[in-house]
Amino acid sequence: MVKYVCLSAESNKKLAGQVGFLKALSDETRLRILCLLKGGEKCVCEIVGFLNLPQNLVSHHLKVLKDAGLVESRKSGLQVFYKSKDANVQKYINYLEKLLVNKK
Amino acid sequence: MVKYVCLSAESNKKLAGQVGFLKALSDETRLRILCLLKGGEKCVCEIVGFLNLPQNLVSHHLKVLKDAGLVESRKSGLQVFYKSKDANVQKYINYLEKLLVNKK
DNA sequence: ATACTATATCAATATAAATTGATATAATAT
DNA sequence: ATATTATATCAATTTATATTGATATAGTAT
Repeated sequence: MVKYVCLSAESNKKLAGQVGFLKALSDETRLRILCLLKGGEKCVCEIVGFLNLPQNLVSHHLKVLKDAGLVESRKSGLQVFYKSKDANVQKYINYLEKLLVNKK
Repeated sequence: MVKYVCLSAESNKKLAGQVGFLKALSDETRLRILCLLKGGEKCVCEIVGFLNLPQNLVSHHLKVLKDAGLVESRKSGLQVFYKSKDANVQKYINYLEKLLVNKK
């Protein structure tokens, strides 16, 4: 009787959970940050330097990325270093593929 | 001298262009619609029925999806049928993978 | 202790996107 | 021609998100 699997109660819940992840991705500044982090771990001040945006704004975007599980951070002295969690991104892309591409 | 390829002028432009696509995806209602369309072409009234949302709101979300190239529509009498453009989604996911996952 | 630096947080504002309600359009039926 | 149905559009409102400016925190150096 369940006609559309992806609309079951559990699936809807999962769906909702994934939206945060997508929202974190769908911002130009944050995509740029993720690009930068492809080059490896960077401290906030480096990221600020590349983006030419105020430091507090960059911190905000980093927080969004972190909350979404896209990056992780490590403190070293005064500096905080961020790097991307590629595994999570990969996991999400797999999810997206299942959701949007594969028939049935 | 270009240290971070993805931050070149052209790449930034591309990046900006892709954000619209991601924004279209990053909404629960629209993900649900895309789920539904996995079952094949549906008219607006069917989609409204499944989502339990006002018709004008559903039309709005369909427009967002259409503008982003994620779905296409066809009119037949009074009804308008929407279906997903899987090829576009696949293309975009490939892009995302290049952007976010593969190490340079 | 005082000063300095890197980062984060907070409150205020600005901007963008979702939602609602009302109405328009266009196809069909009477 | 009038009425009905399906969809789209428009203006107003609400809600979410990005941005700014000011300030707090925490590590380091003097």
